[in-house]
Amino acid sequence: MARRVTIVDVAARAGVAISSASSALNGRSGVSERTRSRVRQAADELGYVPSLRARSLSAKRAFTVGLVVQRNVDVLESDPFFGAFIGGIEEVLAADGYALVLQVGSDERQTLGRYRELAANNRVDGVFLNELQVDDPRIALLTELGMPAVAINSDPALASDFPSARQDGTRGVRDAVDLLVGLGHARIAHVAGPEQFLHTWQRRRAWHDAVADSGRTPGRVVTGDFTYESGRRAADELLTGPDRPTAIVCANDLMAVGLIMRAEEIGLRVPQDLSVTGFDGIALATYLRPRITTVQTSPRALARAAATLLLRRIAGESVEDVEIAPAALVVRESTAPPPAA
Amino acid sequence: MARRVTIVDVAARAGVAISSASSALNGRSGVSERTRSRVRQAADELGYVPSLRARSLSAKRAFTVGLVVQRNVDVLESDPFFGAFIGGIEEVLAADGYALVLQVGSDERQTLGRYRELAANNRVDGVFLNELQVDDPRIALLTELGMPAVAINSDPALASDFPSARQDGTRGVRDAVDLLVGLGHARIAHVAGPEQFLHTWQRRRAWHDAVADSGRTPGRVVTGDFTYESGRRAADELLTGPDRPTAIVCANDLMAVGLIMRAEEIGLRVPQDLSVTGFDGIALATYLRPRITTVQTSPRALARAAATLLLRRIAGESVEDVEIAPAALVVRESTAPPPAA
DNA sequence: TTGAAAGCGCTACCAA
DNA sequence: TTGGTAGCGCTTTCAA
Repeated sequence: MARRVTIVDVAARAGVAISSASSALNGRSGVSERTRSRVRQAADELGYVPSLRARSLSAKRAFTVGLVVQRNVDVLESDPFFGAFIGGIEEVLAADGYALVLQVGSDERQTLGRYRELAANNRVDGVFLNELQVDDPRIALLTELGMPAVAINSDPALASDFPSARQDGTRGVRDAVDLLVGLGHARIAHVAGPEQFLHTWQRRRAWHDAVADSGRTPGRVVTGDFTYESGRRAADELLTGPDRPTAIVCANDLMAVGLIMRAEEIGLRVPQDLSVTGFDGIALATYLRPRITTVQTSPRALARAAATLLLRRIAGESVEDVEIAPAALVVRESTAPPPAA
Repeated sequence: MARRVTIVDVAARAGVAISSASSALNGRSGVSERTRSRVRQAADELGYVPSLRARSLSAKRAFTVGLVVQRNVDVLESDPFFGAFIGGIEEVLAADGYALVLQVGSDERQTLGRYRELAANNRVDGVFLNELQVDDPRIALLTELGMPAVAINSDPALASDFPSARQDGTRGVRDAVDLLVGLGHARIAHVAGPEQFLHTWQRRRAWHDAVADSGRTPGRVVTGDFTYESGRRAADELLTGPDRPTAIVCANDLMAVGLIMRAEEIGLRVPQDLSVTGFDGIALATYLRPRITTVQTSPRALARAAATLLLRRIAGESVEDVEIAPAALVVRESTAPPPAA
């Protein structure tokens, strides 16, 4: 096996000092154009590839960032956000020679442990703060660890020193409510996500305020957990009692699907007897009939923005929050005027 | 910021040489029990965490493995295999202090490039060879690069030096066919995956042979691409002509879903007019009505087996292929006797 | 069994 | 602008 080509070889071939070769290769200033080009050429000729390990050790950077997904492993399967989000991150990282380390924690304790490990090992130069929670313990931890991080969809109100990439979803939710109100609905309920998540409250508040602003009284709120099954349960809770809502705004598509399926089993037709809206814009929402009216988010673009932010932050630049185009309402077939009373 | 605790500090505190400390910490032989315990204690007291970077540089290992997913980024979203598989890998890696680097390639050229980079940078100690193709170019590449790898569901017939973790799916497909034959179906078609994939042929052959073994003539084969949309297209192709099949075995669940949806639009009821089976066992297959009869795979367990194999392989052990329990047929509501002729 | 020292390949500082 | 060199923190010979 041929010996690895090192920067020593390159410097020797170019007839310059190692330090000059290093500076030249890394595009640092203080190197004459002539030296730079000679070094470049020597590197090319030798097929030089810098050793990431040595660079890491000496530059004290890992050239890697981390994403820790906290999710019961079984539930990961049905999370469509995941794939698109990772694809977006990768697009940005790859261009900069960075790589993504992906970790999975099944509960909070484990997740925090993973962050600690990443930091202790210096395995990554920064991490994404995804799925923010109310009083998220990771914020204190990452601050304590001094780990650069970029939040995803953090709330502006959230006091944290971490920059954030955001996509507003509240406007889409408001549009959904306005659509329903415009169609004549008066009893509009909400199926929310778990109370611990920031986005649960963002969506819930948007629904609440929009209904209130229309002069109607916000309907019942049922708390689900973003799964299909919890959508079904929400249907049972909301649709079997008196004063049944004529429209339901769900905090994500998967619950909307579950809710619709269950509603139809109960004997309600969507959208004739009941209008339903979702949130996310997953492909599944277009597979079923009726296709679901939803708020279309852009996980990939959001991930791209977040990754860009993180790399800048790691490079030491001071960065501002970034906001991509808001998630827009996509009107499909799960919404219609309420049944004549 | 406190200076990092290094092995030098530990050695000093324990009153031994650095090399002894290293040997002691790494459980190597040739260290007296007394020295070992003193070093351990010193390390504990100081809260010593070895530097992954320095270890990497000197030990020439990255303590990281790679998974390159080749998929159009947009399609990644709806791949449920992905999440479960990664969860399984993570479970095993985490226990050994290894981490997973995840990369995404949108086409073959890019994917091969990612493998090359991983190797050139020594970013990983090994990789997973997922979604094997016929004459997969990655095999030659990884061999050339000398990169340890473990294949997922490779074909025994595939000549490759890489060990493989496998879950047999052919038995499940045969069981599906047998089920249909037992119900009285005579015209059983198949919706296959893209011809480039090994598992496409594994499933296709299983379907073909099972039908033939039953004394029936294998029906038509339509090639899809594992997407929902291609399932719909397959329905159009198979169900609109003469000699319509009464049962269709699909190479994955998503196509089965698309096919069923389209079939119902065309006016065929499933399972009364048409029986359909899937493959994978994704959650979605249980959301819809009828719930889909399918072959239930175990991506998480398969990933665990593959990761275990890879770590062993990296450690230099010679490893044999591993086969986990075969994917079993789960009979649900999308299969019934054919309509009376 | 223990210890000294030579790398691993690169960056960064400082002197020339 | 260039070059020499001291680390980065660990593993691994090789003597003692």
